[in-house]
Amino acid sequence: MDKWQVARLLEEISRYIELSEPNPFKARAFERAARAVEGLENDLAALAKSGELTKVSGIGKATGAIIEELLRTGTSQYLEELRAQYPPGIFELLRVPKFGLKKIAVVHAELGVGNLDELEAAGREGKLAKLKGFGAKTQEQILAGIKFARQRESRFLLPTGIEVAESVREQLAGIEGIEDAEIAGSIRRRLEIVQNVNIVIATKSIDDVLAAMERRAIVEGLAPLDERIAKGTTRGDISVLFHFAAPDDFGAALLRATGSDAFLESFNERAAKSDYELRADGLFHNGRHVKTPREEDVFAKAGLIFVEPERREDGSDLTRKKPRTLIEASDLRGTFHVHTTFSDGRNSVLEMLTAARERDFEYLGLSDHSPTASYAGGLTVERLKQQHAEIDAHREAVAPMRVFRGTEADILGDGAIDYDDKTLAKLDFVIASVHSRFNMPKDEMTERILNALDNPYVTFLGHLTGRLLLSREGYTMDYEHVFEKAGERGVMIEINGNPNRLDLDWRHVKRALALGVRFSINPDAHSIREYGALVTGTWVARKGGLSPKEIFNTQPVEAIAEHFESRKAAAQNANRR
DNA sequence: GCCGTTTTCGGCCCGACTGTTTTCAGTCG
Repeated sequence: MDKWQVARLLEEISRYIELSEPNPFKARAFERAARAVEGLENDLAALAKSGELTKVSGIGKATGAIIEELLRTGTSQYLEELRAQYPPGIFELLRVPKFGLKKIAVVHAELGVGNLDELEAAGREGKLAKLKGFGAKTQEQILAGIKFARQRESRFLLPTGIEVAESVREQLAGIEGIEDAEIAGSIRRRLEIVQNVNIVIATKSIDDVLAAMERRAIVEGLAPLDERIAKGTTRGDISVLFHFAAPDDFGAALLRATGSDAFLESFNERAAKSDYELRADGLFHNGRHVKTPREEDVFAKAGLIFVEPERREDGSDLTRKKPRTLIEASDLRGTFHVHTTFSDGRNSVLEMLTAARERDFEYLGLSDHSPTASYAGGLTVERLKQQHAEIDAHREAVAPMRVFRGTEADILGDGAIDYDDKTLAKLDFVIASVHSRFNMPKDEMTERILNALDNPYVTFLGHLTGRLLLSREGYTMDYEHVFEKAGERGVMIEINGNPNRLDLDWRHVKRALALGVRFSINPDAHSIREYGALVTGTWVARKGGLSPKEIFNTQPVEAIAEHFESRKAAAQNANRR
């Protein structure tokens, strides 16, 4: 059991305590212990063996003993006792928005509700409205929330989809008769939220392959839908569709299974002009079958330019004279928006820098939270100074990588930036982000963000809408005005690559670009692992049709430093006037 | 439950928002 698994179980204990104990601080203590375990630099097992667990801040006698027990036996007596007190589905209720552990405790104690179905039944019978602290509105909100949670049940984030699809594809590798297998569908198009996994299989013997897949139990409930498609499920409720094609039709099948419907419709409209037709059973010319072992063959035969899968949400790229040069993750020379343990990051300044250096970055910009984001440990001016000293002390160790000192400063309710100008002037860059008062009216929110963009120290606008995919809608604003102002003021809009955010939405890229906006692909990393968000961020940029030249952090370090310098000089001049 | 000390108890991150409330509790970020 590694430290991440231990942390998950400590979190589970914390949730049970919050259900059963009136003292909220006991639950928080277990939460803190989980964070402490995650943040350990040394091996957890070795630390436990040496008996020095309780020396870690946040781990005491009780939590220390539980961690040791978890490592030794894989579970904990205390956790098992807590689990026995509640139905197994109790925490699925957390998926209902604005329905937290306190309310869960009430419905469980008063009505014996232990899962979504029971909660829904209680709501329909009007029992929830009668509970103390509840009312008609709360009941209504809960019923709407259950619907919301159900809608999201069979949808999942892209990284989960990729992981599942890759794992299924790997299992297919050993099956005799499979000549090729590729992931298709919305996962191949890198859509941020996906509903199923599509895999295209090239084979001459569908029946034999199906039988082998059955024997190996690659998915559950494998059954043919028609002569070319079979369906199963994996990991509970993720549907997997297998599209079978003869090796000579693999290209056509891959194109069809990748979609989207709108793209395929447009493709066939254009192909028809030269008498080609893409059908479920392959590519045809004047009704005669054409061999297309590779996807590129289909485009070439039909006389159309190749369109990258990410750009196939509609047919617009088919009208282009030549293919786009889309950005690749390897084009990124460095990045910004990186947190450390100074605020709510899990890794220290040195760890984040070293990991960036190991990724061969030319530069890295650190940006912890500002004071108003107190829940995230935002930095006071004093703490910011300490961080600068620490950065300076490590510069040599990570050379030649260049380190830029920044902040992710809150955009306050009126659009002001959460540090005074004197402090901002000491920074290389400023990411301005909204972290509070999300449901302002549209006009007010637009005004707020426009005000922030007017601050000459602001370099980037962070996660444009604040959305959390599958859990929270972003705040609304007049995008047209915001993009226009950002373009005019030379403030870059961040493409936040955190897979839960992917914000800016790729659907907005085209318009923003037309209004003169430039972009930076940032990971919003709170740990070393989260540098991986640069890859997901790059997918967003590709879906938006961006090439390297439109992305700030494809530039060499000299250009970056010069940009920061000149903006700062302009800001100081503007202030003197 | 953990921490730290004004050393064995008292405080623990905090503000906005909402719905339930006549003064507060729960949720969320």
